[in-house]
Amino acid sequence: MTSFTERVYAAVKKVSAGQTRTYKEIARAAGKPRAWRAVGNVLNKNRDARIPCHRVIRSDGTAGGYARGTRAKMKRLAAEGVYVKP
DNA sequence: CTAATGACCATTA
DNA sequence: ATAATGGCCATTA
Repeated sequence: MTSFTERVYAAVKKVSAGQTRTYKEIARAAGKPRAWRAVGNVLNKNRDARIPCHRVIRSDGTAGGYARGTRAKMKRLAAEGVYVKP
């Protein structure tokens, strides 16, 4: 399948530990620079632990949302040495 | 096909 | 600082 969802997964998988990408960047990497909204939707529905969806943050530098709670997301990022705006 | 949803973005007040 | 507004797009029912 070469659906948008698949490309988003692939793009997120490429992000290494300690790095972060914005939803916009992921959308651009997926070939749809204006689909940041849909990217959030995809990651929200995604439950695959192989996909580091917690490394995807908002353009403002804030953590953004997370299925298990924004708290958990920030905690995870902090554990990788990444600081996000409160 | 339509309508609704949302882990967004940027601007404005 | 917060709140509201308009725009934007794939997925799902």
